[in-house]
Amino acid sequence: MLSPRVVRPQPHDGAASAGSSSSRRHMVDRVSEWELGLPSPAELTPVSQPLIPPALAAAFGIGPADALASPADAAGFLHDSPTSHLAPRFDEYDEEDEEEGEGEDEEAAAPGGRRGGGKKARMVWTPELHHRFVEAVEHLGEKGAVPKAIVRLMNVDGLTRENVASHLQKYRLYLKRSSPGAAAPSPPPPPFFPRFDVQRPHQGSANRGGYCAYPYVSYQKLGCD
DNA sequence: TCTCGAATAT
DNA sequence: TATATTCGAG
Repeated sequence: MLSPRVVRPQPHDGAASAGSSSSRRHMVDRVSEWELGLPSPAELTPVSQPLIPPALAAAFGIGPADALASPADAAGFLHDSPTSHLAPRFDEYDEEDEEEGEGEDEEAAAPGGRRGGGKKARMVWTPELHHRFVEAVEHLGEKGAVPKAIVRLMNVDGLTRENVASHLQKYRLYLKRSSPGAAAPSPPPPPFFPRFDVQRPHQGSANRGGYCAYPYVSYQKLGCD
């Protein structure tokens, strides 16, 4: 599933299939460029795995604090691997849920993100993951960007069609609000991730093939500007 | 039967 | 507000 296979766009009548041969070549170049950023199977982090970043764990005194040798290392957790930024995270179980007495709190999230027989663990769309999502949407085009295709193109372990469908719904609403054709002049919509700046990678960047996506306070310090 | 997308729930 | 779930339609 997670082999770095070449995912070609589906032949559909959308924008992606239209255009001249040069634009098609351009698109292929873009796809190739995009594919370079895809994780290898070994690099993917299953969503079933606890994903508290070392820096966060250290900050809250969880786990081995000596995992971080320096502030730079602390920041480095975000791009330790090209795909560490891609793994969906799940919020901690709500206390409210525990009150139901199903004894699920000791169960790890199942590979699909579903806790034993209960509700799905809540997935967190990190800016990096969202960025990957947006790229998939843009790549697939307006008509091709359906949950199933997006999931396949994103190629993120554990990410479900339902996850993507839900996120896509929100994303479309966001686009709708921010479209220039929107009725009546209105203040610009807030960024999709108000608390984060997400930057595309650039040549020579320290982060290997991934995206610089940090809480906006810190990313500039990390040379990702 | 599967998938989509909007509506609704949490 | 973000994400999950439901539900009707294609």
